[in-house]
Amino acid sequence: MVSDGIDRLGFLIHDVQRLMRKRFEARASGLGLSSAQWRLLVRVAKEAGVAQARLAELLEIEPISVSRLVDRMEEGGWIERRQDATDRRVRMIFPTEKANAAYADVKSLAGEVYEESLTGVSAEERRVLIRVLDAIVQNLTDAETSLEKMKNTEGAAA
Amino acid sequence: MVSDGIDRLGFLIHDVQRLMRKRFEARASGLGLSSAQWRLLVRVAKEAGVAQARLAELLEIEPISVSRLVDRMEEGGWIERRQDATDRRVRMIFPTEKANAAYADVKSLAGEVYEESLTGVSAEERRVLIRVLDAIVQNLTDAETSLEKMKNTEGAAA
DNA sequence: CTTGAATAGTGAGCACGCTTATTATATGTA
DNA sequence: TACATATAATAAGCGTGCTCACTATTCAAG
Repeated sequence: MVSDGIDRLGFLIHDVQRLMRKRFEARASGLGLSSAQWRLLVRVAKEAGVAQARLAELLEIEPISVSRLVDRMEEGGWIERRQDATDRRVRMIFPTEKANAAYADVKSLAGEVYEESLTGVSAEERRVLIRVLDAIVQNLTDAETSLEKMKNTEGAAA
Repeated sequence: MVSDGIDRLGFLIHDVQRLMRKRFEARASGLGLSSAQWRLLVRVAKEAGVAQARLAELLEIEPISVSRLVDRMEEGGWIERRQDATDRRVRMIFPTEKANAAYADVKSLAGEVYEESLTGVSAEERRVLIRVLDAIVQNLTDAETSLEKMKNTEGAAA
C-alpha cells in the first residue's frame, strides 16, 4: 500500500535527522560542539577512561571514525587521550574540566530541541514513537548481525 | 521527564537513519546508487527537466550539495544536464534510460528495507510513526522559517 | 542603455561517516 | 622461544552534507 506513507519512511527519517542535527548545532554553535561530538561526550562522561575501540562499539561507528572525532575533540579541548599502563595499544579517553562544566547545559539544550520537535505530539504518540524507533534499531541490528554470522557459517561450511 | 525515553530521541533518530541508509546501500551497491542519489533520482523521475535550484528546495539541501551530487550522478550515467534555452544560468536535469530502467527495481528494494525495519510493528503504530515524523518535520521547518523571519521582531505569535 | 540587485551554479575547504591498508602491540600455540 | 593471529589505533582517500566566496546571467529601476 502506498497511501499509508510508509514508502516515505526513509525520506522522513532522513529529513528529521538532518533537521534535528541542524537545530542542535545552531544552538550549540556558541560552544563549538557538534552533535557527533556531543554523542561521544555523553559516552565518555558516563564511562571516563573508556578505550577508543569500546567507544566505536558504543557509538556503533567504525574505529577510524572515532580516531578522527577524538582528534578534533582533543583539539577543541573537550577530551584527552591517555596511555593505558597495561596495554600500550590502548588510548583511554577522559573528559576535560571544560567538558564536565558544559555537560549539564548541553544536555538541557538537547532536551529543548526534543521538546521543540515534539510540539503538539501527545504523550501516547511519544511513547509509540520511541517504542517503534527502538524496534527498528533492533530489527536492523539483528539483521546485520545475522548477515555477518551467515558469512562466517558459509565460510566454515565451505 | 527522563524515563519516557524522549531524552534518547536524537540518538535514536540518528541510529535509525544510519542503519536504514547502510541497509539500503548494501542492497543497492550492485547498482552503484547511494541513498542520497536515490533521493535525487526520485525527484527527477517525477519532474524531468527540473532545475538544480529547484532540486535543492525539494531535497532541502544546499545548491552546492546538489552540484556535487549531480556531478557524481552524471558521471555514473544516472542523469544528464541540459541547458535551458530561455535562461542560460539554468541546468535542467533529466533521468537517463539507465535510471528509468532501474527505477522500479530500486523502489521495490527501498520498500523491502522499510518492511524489514518495521517487522513486528503494527499498522496502527506505523500510522502514528509517520504522523509524528511528519509533525517533527513541520515543527522544525516552521521554527527555522520563523526564526529567520523574526530575527528583529519579538512577540506577536500567531 | 546602464547600473545594481537577485538568482543559478560552482570552487575551496571543512566535518563526519565509510572502506581498505598499515603499524604497533598482545596473545595463543607449536 | 618463535611464529601466526588478533586487536587498537591510525593513514589515505572517497561520499555527502555544510559555509563562504565567486562568476555568469537575468531582471528591475533609472
